[in-house]
Amino acid sequence: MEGGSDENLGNGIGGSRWNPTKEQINMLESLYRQGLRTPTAEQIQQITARLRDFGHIEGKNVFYWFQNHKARQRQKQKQETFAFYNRFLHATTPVFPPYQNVVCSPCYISPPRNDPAVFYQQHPKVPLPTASGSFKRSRLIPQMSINDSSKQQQQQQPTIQKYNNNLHCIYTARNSSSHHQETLDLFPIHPTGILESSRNIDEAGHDQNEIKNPSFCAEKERDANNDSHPFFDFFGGN
Amino acid sequence: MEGGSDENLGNGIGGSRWNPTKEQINMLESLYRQGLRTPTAEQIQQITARLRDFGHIEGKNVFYWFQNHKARQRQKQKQETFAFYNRFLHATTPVFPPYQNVVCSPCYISPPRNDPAVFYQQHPKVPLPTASGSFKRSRLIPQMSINDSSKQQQQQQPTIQKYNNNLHCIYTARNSSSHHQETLDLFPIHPTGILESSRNIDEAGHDQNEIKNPSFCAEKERDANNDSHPFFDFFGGN
DNA sequence: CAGATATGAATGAATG
DNA sequence: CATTCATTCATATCTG
Repeated sequence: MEGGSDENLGNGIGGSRWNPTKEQINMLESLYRQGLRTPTAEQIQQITARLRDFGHIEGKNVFYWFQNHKARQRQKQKQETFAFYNRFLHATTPVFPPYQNVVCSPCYISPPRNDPAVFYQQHPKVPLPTASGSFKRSRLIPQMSINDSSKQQQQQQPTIQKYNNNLHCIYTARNSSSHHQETLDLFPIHPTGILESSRNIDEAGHDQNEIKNPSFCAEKERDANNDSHPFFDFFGGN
Repeated sequence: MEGGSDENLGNGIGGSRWNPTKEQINMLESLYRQGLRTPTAEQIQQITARLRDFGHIEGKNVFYWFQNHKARQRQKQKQETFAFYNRFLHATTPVFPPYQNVVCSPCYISPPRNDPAVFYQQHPKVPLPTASGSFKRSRLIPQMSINDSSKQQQQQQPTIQKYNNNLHCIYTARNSSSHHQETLDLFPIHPTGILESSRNIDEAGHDQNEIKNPSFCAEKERDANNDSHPFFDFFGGN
């Protein structure tokens, strides 16, 4: 897939873009599966620090990773939803809504809102009616009005500073990492099976036996928090 | 060029990539010639549905096709332009920019006043004037610490801020108006009205002086500084 | 078959 | 957060 190169830049020169290592990807995905979507600045820092053990990485990489991953995940999901409706409208085949096809998540099935894995998740129930008008999205997705949770979490209301505490935990065992196991434990990870990769982005070794992310059909999981998409999908083919 | 075979994969096995049929290519190119560059989700849907009659195809294929085609067209053009200027600088031959078969290649930076292909065209990002102070993105850019008056120095402009594009519009519309509607509309996809002018971002103009640094730039860390953290293991599960 | 080229696919990085 | 662009990887096809 995108690999090929085995070396992450690491060198300031050239300025090639970040090339995540497998471990980094794994950890990031793990966090994502646990519900983390839009890490705060602090979280980004922590994650970055943690991932740095596996190769050069900067905060912005983590930031972008989450942004992209989330967006693309959503696109996939939308696509399926859309495809579903398409079928529903066109064909007469009674199919079920696509949003239940939790293929690969080892053990996360997008549990209810109060899932343990939501530590990182920004689902603060805090009031904070900062429902400030959000941007205007003229193009796609005219909806989006429910998820104001995105903003509040950033504010880090002192009342919910529990999120800040995390910081400690992460920094705590920072230099004792020897195994991945340990590493993962630092994070909210808690899964029984170590995230053993839902994706094999190795270099050169194109293991064809795996999905390889045929693109937008690898893993799907509901956002669990918002995302009530209207269905306007991007890849509405299928 | 690969136009040789006309077999579409059809076989999900092996995970072969989509191999467009001639008809599909023709139609796609036609649409492209008509000015379509970045189809919206809806358009992708329609196109996909339409092209499916000629072989297996998914929305993402259409999406990628346009992405790639546009990019490569642009790249090609850039080269030509470059070559042109090279000649211009070296030789004294008064030649005009290479105007190849690319019917419409409105640069995406300068607004094509009346480009022929504007039906689908997504216009370039016009340098919108700062209309009025609008809301700032409070979301991103998690201010690292409001009450922390010690480490404010980290903000060093992120080395990102890369601006690669500006070479394109060099020769923007030297022939504008010479348009010709191609008459190739294989199938109408809202030929006229759809042009997503949705891109009217005229109101969102926040002062360009604003920091572009996406949050993550908070490369600093105040680690154990704050102390006083009670330390709850939010990560370790409830 | 090797090398070159064309192009599908994926994803990091921005931008607004 | 949606959208777009640049790059790179992977593979198909062509060519000699």
